[in-house]
Amino acid sequence: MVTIADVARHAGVAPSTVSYVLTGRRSISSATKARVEASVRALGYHPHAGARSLASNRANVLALVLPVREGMNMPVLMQFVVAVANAARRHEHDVLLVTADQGAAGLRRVAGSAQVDGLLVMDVEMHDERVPVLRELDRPSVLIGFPADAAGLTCVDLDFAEAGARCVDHLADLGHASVALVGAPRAVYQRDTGFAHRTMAGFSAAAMRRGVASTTLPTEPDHESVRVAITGLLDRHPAVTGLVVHNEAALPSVVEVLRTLGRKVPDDVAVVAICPDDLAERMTPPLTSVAVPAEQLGHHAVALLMAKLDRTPTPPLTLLPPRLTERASTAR
DNA sequence: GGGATTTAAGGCAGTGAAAG
DNA sequence: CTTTCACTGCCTTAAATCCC
Repeated sequence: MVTIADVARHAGVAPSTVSYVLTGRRSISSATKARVEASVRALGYHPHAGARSLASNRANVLALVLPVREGMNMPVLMQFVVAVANAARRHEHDVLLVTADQGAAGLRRVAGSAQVDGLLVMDVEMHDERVPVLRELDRPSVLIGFPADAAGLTCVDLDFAEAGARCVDHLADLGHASVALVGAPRAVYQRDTGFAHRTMAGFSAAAMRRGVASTTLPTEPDHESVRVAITGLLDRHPAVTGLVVHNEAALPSVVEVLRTLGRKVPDDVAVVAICPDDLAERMTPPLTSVAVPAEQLGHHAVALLMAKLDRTPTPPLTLLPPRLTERASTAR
């Protein structure tokens, strides 16, 4: 294995000089720097990660804590994972994906063993058992999502309450007087997951405010469940002419079921989705949607965590404002 | 004097030898 | 057999030194 000593010998300098060239923490003459860099390339040197973290007390690894649970939509989660990994890489960090460990034990393990410098935590519940642990840990953390009590934490999220409200406002503006929220699977609400809870609250409050009749139904994503749910909904509430769908996996089935029921979109039923833009654009017809900006959220979360690692003060809660894009599913 | 470079210490976990 | 202790690994960093 090529070590920093080999590079130093090859370049005719001290090991510490190589280190300073590599980290850029001290000024090095351009001639020396060029020689060292040439030696690094010539020998194919890569710093030994273990030794580096031993000496610097930095692992250059971030934990992405993402318990994979019932009712989660993998394609959307992957957008977050990719965004986080790419952003971390731009800050010279790698990502340790923590999925298997349930709750607090997993946090303690990766933080306590100095495997990671900081933690990004996803799928945050309103009363999340991991939150008190995060406050205790000696490693900084950023939550994508936020619990009921976010005191002392750094959180970033889409403003899902406002997202739910924007959907209702859009439908109300178009003259719809009765709307329904086709929500996440029941298990997601039972866990009291923050984003699902807030979307529903924002949806209901806006409907009340606008004097629009509203109903909500948690929905399992498989086609048959969607068929039963939508059919039942339109039977019980024949006046419903607007659907807000906050369930990416169910989205194709919702559109398909409406078609088989002979309900034209948007003429008979208007549909607004809360989902990533690419998904809304791919549907037939393309759906009006409030974007779930996975890329942006992931980047933002990493930037906040980097700031905390540098001991730069960070805002406790960053809520991205929802952006609604009109497409064919709600045309006037 | 001041920028460039080197020296030396030390970070943590594990290993093997010596001492008990 | 258990305990102790020096030492290794690879790197970073504060302090010391070099040299124009």
